[in-house]
Amino acid sequence: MRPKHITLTPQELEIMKLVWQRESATVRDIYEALRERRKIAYTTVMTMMKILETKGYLKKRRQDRAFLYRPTRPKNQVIGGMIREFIDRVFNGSAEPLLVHLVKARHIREKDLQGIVRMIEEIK
Amino acid sequence: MRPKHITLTPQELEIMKLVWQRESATVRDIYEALRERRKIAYTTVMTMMKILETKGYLKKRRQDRAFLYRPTRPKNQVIGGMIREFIDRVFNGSAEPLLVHLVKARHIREKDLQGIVRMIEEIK
DNA sequence: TTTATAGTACTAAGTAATTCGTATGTCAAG
DNA sequence: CTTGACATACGAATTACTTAGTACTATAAA
Repeated sequence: MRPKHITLTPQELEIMKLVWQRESATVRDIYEALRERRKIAYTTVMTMMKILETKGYLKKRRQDRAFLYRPTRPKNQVIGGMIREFIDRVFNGSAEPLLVHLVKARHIREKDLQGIVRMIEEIK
Repeated sequence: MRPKHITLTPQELEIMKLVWQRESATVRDIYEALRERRKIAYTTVMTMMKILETKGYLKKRRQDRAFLYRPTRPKNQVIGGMIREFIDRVFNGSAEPLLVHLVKARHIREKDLQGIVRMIEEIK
C-alpha cells in the first residue's frame, strides 16, 4: 500500500510560498504579506503556521519575543510531492498525459517549448 | 472560509472517471465499480452523483426504474480545468515551471519524452 | 509602578466535503 | 395479496479545512 500522501492544503501552500521567499519569517511578517492581498486575522496566520509546524513543514526558534519560523524542506521537494499527488489523483499515476495536455492546450509559450526540447536533449 | 471548489473534489473526480469510461451509468454501475476497490455505501454513491448533477457535470434521465446518468462535459475539458486550477494555485498561473519539473524530476519515461519532442516539433 | 503593546496558547465556530442511515415507493415473484 | 428486491428522497453525522475570538504573559513605555 502506498503511504498516505500528506500534501499542503491551499492556505498552507500560500503561507509556505511566503516563508520560502524569505528563508525565515515571523507570524507578523506573513500576516502583513497576506494582509496586502486580503482581510485575515493575525491569529489565523498563527494557527496555520502552528499547523505547518506540527505537520513538519516549519520549525521555529525564539527570536526576541516572537518565534522565527524556517522551512524544514526545500520548496522543490514539497512542490514535487504536490505534483506527484496531482498526477496520482487525476491521471492514475501516469505523468505523460499531463505533459501531453500542457503541450497541446498551448499553456506554454513557443520559446519555452524550445527550452523544454533543449532540456530533454541534455538529459538523454 | 475556504474558497468553494470550482473544480471536482477528489471523490467527485473518482466517480466522473468511471462515468466517462462508460459513456453512461446508473448509480448501481458506479457503486459496483467502486466496491471493487473499497468499502462504500450505495447511498453515498447516490448522493455524490446527485451533487454532480446539481453542479452540472452529470445529467440524468429515467431508464426503467433507475436513473441513467451521462456526462455533460467531455473529460478533456474538465481535466483541462483542473490542470489550470492546479497551475494557478501552485505556480501562480505559469505553466512552464510545472513542465520543467516534470522533465527534470524524471516523472516521464525516456520514450515518452521523445514523443513530446515530436509533438512540439509538429506544433511549430 | 502602571499601562499599553506585541506576542502566544487555547478554544471554538463556520463551511466544505464525505459518508451513510432511515423512510418510502414501486414492481415482480410467489 | 403479500413479500422481497431495488430504487430514490431526505436528513444528518463525521471529518477536514479555515477562520478568529478571548485569556494570558512578557516587555517596553510613560
